Amino acid sequence: MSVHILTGDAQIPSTLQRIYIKDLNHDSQCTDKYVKGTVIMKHNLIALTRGEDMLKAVIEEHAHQHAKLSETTSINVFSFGKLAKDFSDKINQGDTIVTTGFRLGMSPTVNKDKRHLCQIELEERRATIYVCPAAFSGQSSSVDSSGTSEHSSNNPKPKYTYVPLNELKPGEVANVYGIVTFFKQPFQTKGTDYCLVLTITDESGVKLGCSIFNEKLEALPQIYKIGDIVRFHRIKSLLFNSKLSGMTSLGFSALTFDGRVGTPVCPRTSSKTYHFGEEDRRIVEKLRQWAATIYPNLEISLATVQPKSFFDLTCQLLAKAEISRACVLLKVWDGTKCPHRLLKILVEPSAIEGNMAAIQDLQDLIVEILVYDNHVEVAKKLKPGMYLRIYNLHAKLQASGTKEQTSNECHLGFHLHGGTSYGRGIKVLPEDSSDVQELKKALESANPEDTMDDLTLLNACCTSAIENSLNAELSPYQEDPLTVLTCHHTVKSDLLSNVKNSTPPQKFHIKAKLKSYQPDKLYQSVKLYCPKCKRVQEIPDDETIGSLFQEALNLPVLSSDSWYETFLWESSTDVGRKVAVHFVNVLGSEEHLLTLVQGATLEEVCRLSTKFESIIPIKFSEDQMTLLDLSAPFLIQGKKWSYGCKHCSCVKNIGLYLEQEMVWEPENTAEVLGVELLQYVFLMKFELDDGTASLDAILWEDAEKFFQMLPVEVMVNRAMQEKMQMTMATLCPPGKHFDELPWLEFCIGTYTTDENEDRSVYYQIFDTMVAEKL
DNA sequence: GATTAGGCTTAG
Repeated sequence: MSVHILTGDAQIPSTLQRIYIKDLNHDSQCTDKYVKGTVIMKHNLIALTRGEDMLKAVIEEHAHQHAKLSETTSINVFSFGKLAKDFSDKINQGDTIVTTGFRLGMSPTVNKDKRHLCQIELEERRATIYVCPAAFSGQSSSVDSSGTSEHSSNNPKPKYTYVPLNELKPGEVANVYGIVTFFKQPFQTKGTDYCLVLTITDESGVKLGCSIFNEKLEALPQIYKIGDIVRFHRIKSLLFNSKLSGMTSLGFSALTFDGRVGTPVCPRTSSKTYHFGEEDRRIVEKLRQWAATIYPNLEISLATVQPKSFFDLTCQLLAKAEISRACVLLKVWDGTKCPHRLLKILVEPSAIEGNMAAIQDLQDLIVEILVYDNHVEVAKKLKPGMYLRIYNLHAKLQASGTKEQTSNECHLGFHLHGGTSYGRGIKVLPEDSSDVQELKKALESANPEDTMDDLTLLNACCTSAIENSLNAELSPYQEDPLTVLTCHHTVKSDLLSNVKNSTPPQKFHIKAKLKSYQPDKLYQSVKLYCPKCKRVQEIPDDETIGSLFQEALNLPVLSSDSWYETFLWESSTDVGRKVAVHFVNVLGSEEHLLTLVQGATLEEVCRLSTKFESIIPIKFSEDQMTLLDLSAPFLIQGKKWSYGCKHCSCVKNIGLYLEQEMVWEPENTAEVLGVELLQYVFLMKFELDDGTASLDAILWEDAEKFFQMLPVEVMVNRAMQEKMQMTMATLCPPGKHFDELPWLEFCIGTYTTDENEDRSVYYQIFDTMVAEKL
């Protein structure tokens, strides 16, 4: 057998049991046992007279809690043949070794060296040595004796080092933290990717211009504003125009944080898994403190905007209108009142898309923004209700052309000019961002309540007796709602009959009962979704996956290569079947370790997945390393299994890409394998009824928000499954008559799709979430 | 499989 270099004893085959050095005696049954100890002495390789090499070493066991002082914990170890040579080459004093397949002999030197009565003899044919080098164990001359699996978790080691921006060297790849001092909205390059251009700085004062590339727009770092903090892993420094600049390198990943002191330290990232510990939190807080001194809060609102200035505005879109091919009008508010005389743009009411009631209601608080040229495309996709940040908005004093506003009087107009200089652009902010949370508070407190009452009265006059009776029934729930609307509209709820008679696309608030929902087995509501081809599919069941592993069992198990360490063993269930485990990046830190498994059943892979963090099931086909059929997970991380799209993936000769040292996150692993990663999503159908009509609405794009859970969590976490079950049982109690069902509030959108020729209308639930108390 | 970009106000 041979010497294997490991990064932790989690990699020792689970079939082996530890035997402590004190318990060894010449009668010891040593099959399936291993001894673990630290090399405290290593002699030179010597050639025996029969031409074989031999090496003597001494290993010592770290005293464990039950050991008595008198017990011998060090023992002589003799290795022979090629193993002796390997021991000499690969193992150093201070390394921790685990050895199995050994033989015990009586030690002839026990009286002299006072070590163990026995000695361990390792022969090439039978013995295997696993080495955890001192550099990994973090221990030079002692090793834990706590069993086989807690080793690494008990010894957290720094995962990453961060280089100050003034210490970056051209050509090197490094990890950095920085504060964003400039950024442009991401754009499509002339190449294959999207690009985010930004500049960061840190306490060293050095500024680094960075170009971040990714073929997926949504995978680029999410920067909301100047002052945001970024953490970049594996950014490459390059000289450009004799200045250092940063660029994405292989395995690049990013986290982004709000840069303001006091806001939650909550990373934004497209990575599903990332490491973020106390040390990171400390760095972010420190950078925030520093940034606060050099970049004081310069947030400008409509109340504080200076004429003839450029500024960034966080606001909510209430309505929009296309003025021309190169110009769109946006009506927005931020809850503050602009003290200046404002320019009014005359638009045909029929051309306005948005909530007309809200526009009427809030007119003093609304400003109009003209958006030009390249921004028109973005503006057209915006929907009233969205929260926006508009960058480099120009507050311009100008003479008005309308009759009411005489030309000798100047009015303030807001323009988003064409081009992207100074980061000019529009970004839709997600609801959970702290900027939007703050904006919502401002909007709520600014919403004039008397106007609300007027609006309610106005609506009430027009509503039918049915709705009045609904409201009477609703009252107990209004104080204690089971669902909460997260959008900001001031309109009263509409009836489902009106919703059904409306022309799509539109958004409505409704109050209705959940009569039934599908699928009734809740775990089936988690599906796999391909963001590329938009297909939704069921998660393959264990039987299907099991049979794919079974098929691959018949293939020959191979083989060694220089970039991984192979461990072969015979299956305990099928005599003669070999299972191969190839460890990649054993010399790197634990998160870079990748385990390739070949010739194992699903059950065996599941067992391995309790020991090894990232497993890729592989097979060898036509001498190339490749994945199993893509109905099987391509990456197994504990209970979290990642799947690829059969239609959109183009699996490469994967052996060429797996040896790189990277953190094996589903996203970047999929990328190097040529796999189009499927996302876990919720998809449900709710049958809603308010007495005036009934309709089926899907819960899809906003489903995570609705449940405040991630689909992948529901897949792997029993508590989450129970929580979801309870939520549904509260919203739609089983066995109840319609009259007994609770009233619920929903925001639903109506739409048609281009695919269906009959233009039938679909309903989808948006901006609604279950109340926190559920 | 490399390449993409590499900031620095519209002119309505």
